[in-house]
Amino acid sequence: MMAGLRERKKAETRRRIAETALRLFDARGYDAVTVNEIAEAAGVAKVTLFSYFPSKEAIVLDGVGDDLAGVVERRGAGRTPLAALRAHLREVAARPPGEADAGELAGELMARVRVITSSPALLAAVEQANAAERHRLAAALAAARGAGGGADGGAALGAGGDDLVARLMAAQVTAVVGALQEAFFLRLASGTPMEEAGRRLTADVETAFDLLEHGLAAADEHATQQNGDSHEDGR
Amino acid sequence: MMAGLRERKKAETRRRIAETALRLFDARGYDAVTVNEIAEAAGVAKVTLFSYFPSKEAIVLDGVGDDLAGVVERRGAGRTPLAALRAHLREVAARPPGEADAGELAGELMARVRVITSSPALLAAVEQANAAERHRLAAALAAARGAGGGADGGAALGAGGDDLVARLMAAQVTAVVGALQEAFFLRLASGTPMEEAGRRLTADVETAFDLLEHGLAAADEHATQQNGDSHEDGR
DNA sequence: AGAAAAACCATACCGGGTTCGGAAACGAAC
DNA sequence: GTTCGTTTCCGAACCCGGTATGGTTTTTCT
Repeated sequence: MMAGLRERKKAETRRRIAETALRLFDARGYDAVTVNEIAEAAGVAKVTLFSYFPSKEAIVLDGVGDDLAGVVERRGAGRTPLAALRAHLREVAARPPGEADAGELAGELMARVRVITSSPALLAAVEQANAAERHRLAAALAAARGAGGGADGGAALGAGGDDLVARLMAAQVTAVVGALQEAFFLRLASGTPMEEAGRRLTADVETAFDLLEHGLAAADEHATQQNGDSHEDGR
Repeated sequence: MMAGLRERKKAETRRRIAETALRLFDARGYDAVTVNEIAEAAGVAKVTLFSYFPSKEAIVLDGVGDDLAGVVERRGAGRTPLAALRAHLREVAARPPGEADAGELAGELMARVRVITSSPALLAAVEQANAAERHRLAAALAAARGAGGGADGGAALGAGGDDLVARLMAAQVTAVVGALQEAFFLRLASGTPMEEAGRRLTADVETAFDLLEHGLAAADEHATQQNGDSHEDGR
């Protein structure tokens, strides 16, 4: 494989920066730590730090997120996008966390969760990443729908907008994935042990996709009002 | 009414800042205009500008967004949250734009749309606002569900998570509203006349809520694969 | 060994946003 | 109309994240 001293050093420096930053963030809060401090503590110059990570946020969020668009594009023949996504999410939920990026320790992951959940700026950044993923997913879904079975009944919906349906599907799917992430993180941050949280996540995936596939109507109608009981739906 | 000179001046200054900024952004692009320039052109100091608007983005995005959580909270008796939201969105779509904030000219609104859609930073900020709205909506939905008809069949879903279902509903609804906004803006920005865009939006609302209520399964199954035609769903 | 390439760094700079102490404008009272 | 408290405004300095510049060290190839 020929490791190559250069690349080894690079990898090590990158790791050192991320680790140092995480430690500082966890100890003193994300906003209270400046990039200068991180750079100094990690033994590099600020400009070098920014050659490894494009922004302060990226130091923490490196590798967070999921390639949903890729899942749709690489799905097996005869498989619907939604089914492929569901299967993928099942896998992700089932996979014991900690092996995300080769040698990630459980403690490090917990620290990351702690730091992220306690910083509005980082939560916003996660939101941003989700939005970006959503756009990619919308494109992938539009392609899948376009190259699909052909001009069948579904065209009644799809023909109208630019590709509104693809966008709506993408929006709902990424929203759901985001909510799952959020729920998982919040549980972890509030003390739920990892194993328990993982089990809950697995169940949540099913709940979420059932809701996605079969609609909100069922979940909605039992919450008509605090006193009224007659439910005339407004359609 | 008692105008009061002081408040009149304040309102006028605020308006002047916003107008000046919008004009500059539209002419030269959001990123190419500094807040110093805006302040100078508007005849105020930078610090004063930031006393009127909390950030550069807020100058453009002032008043953008919709109080979805309030709609749920203020819905009439015997009305399901989803129905209330649908009705509200129908109203918004039907209302001729331009009367959003008392004296907004149609040209100004178009300029705003142009500026927002052509700036990644502003689109990101819109995303952020949507996220904030989503959290409020989730809380409102959770309250509605909690105080709802009581312990019926739906508890099978709701009892498990913290309030996962409320979060999922909120996520999907705001995602859909965001997608509608986005589609509307993009059409406007790409030259579609206002009236036409409004009509399309009205139709889109129905499409979107049908999808929300009845699920993605119907829209999904006709896009099985680019070559395969047998569609066995993977559930 | 020596040269090309790549990584690193110090420094200065930019723009968004805040802090601070004082000056000016307003409103009300006399 | 003068006084006086309050609100608004402002200039200047500052902080922080991020970028541009140009030179120095380190690694790799020959």
